Amino acid sequence: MIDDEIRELLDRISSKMRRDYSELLRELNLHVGQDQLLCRLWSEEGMTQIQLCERLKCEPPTVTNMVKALESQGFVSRERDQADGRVSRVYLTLKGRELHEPVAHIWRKQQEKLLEGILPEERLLLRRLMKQMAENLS
Amino acid sequence: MIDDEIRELLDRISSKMRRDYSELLRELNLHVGQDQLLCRLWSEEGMTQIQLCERLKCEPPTVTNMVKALESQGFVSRERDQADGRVSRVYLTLKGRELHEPVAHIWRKQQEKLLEGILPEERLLLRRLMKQMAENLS
DNA sequence: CATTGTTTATTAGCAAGCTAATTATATCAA
DNA sequence: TTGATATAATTAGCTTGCTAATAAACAATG
Repeated sequence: MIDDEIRELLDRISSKMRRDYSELLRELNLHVGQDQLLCRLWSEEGMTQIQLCERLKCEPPTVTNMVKALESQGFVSRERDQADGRVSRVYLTLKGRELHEPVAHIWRKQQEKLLEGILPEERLLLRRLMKQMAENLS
Repeated sequence: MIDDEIRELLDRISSKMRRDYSELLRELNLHVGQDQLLCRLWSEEGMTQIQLCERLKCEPPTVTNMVKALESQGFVSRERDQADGRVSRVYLTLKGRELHEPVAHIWRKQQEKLLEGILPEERLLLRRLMKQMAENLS
């Protein structure tokens, strides 16, 4: 019964979070998920699409489509690798780099909202339990 | 930093859960999310699509599409309401009713996996914190 | 009773994410 | 060097989920 509720709550929280992000990101001309891809590039440019797949834990076609969309918006650019003609590397444009701050702001705002009224000790415990759950699934 | 991790963990857990469900439900010829719609009908048949929207917290076109898909698979049927010609009510077929047990089994299995190694007291606390988060977002 | 507004559902069209199938390049082995 | 195999990316086609626009039935108001 409790377990059932936890599963349902997880579902409710994550889908609401997704909706909220979707709405907030729209003002930056981003779709939900694209912020995650950009985030990887902010910490390491020139990643191959396969590397992005691994980091984002999604399938190659998803990355192909997202990169294509981000490229047409002028946030990233693609270049064929010199050494290996199969791989294409993804780079940020200036416009893409400039999104870092506004996106980080959205993240912070949403995090604060999510964790309101939860004490620091509770947050530590919550993180531990969620780490456990994440491990259980992988 | 902790808050950031919690947000990331939430994302990781929910997307992994979704993928796992997707895979498990495929064996029943269901897509992820369709189990949720069926679940509402298992507890109350003949719901209107607007009611389903409210329960599932999604938009009308989403329900239209899901019901259409479930109908073409023979899991539900639709009937125009006698009193109000605008509303269409959704009913389970025998085939749809028979899915209850196998789907419930998938849920139980996945819940157990998710919460492995987490003590009963911890589960109680986890539920409380997640309830808080769910409220914070709504 | 006709007009105006509201509610229910649908259609069109988009992106995320998937699987399956395909293309193109590399690599390895005979 | 050729032939088989592996890897990177793409395309096609699907469902979920969304928004915007539309259709259809009902309600209310003059």
